[in-house]
Amino acid sequence: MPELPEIETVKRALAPRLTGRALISSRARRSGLRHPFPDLSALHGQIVREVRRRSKYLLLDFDQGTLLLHLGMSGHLRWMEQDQPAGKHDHLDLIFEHGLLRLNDPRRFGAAMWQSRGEDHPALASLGPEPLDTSFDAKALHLRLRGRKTPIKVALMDPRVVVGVGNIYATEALFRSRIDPRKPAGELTLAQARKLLGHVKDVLNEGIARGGSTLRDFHGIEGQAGTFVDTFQAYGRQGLPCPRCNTPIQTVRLGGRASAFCPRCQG
DNA sequence: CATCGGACCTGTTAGC
DNA sequence: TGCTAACAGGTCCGAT
Repeated sequence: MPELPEIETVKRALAPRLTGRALISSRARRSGLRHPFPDLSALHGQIVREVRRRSKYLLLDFDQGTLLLHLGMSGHLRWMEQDQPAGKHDHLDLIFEHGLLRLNDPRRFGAAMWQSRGEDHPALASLGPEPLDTSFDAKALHLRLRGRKTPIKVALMDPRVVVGVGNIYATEALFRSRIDPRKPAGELTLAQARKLLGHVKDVLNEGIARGGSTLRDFHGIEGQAGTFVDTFQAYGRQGLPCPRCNTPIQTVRLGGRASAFCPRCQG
């Protein structure tokens, strides 16, 4: 799933529901996913103070610390007011006084981790800037790309450069910017970095406004599909005509990921 | 340090 | 129809 807009969608839906509410209990149906689940029993009866997002992590703040949730490649969270029988790949339930949050993740690349108050969890420690922070500007991006020979698409998806941008949003931002995804990152001019960052912010904001992108697994917490998929111009469109020039969209593998682009207008 | 390949998982689809 | 291989939204680790 789940890139920044999908996690932000979940965060915005959950914040008003969970803030100030007490976690009553929890249920784990396996010992963990990518990492072992933390023991949450000390949190039972504790109040969610804030719901935040950092990179692709959803953060639930308690007085004692923060619960980090990651949806990996195929995860989603579902809010239900009444308990329902668990289905396949329903791994973890957080039970509140007024409902239940259930984590489902077929491929099990997701995670639930604990960070005690005052600690800096290793998963968050080395993350780069948030792309939607106003302080992250073209100069900052250009500086972070300097000297790198790796393809710009790979650099854009590197969370040490900037967080939250996965395959879908990187592909779409590069298409809109008319930049070849194979171009060495360090060769972008400041003007190109400015254009690219503008489009990164645009696709992320549009993604959030549309409730994310639902390819298969991702859904909002009430089960809704995200409709940013309806705006895809390059992602998943191999062989179909470029919306700008009608040249067939091509795919190359960069950093092990399929990368769709227009060979004519992304020079 | 930067870069690359592979690993972690299951499910779906394309191709034979 | 049935089998197999390739591929999928994301990290993370070890080798070079």
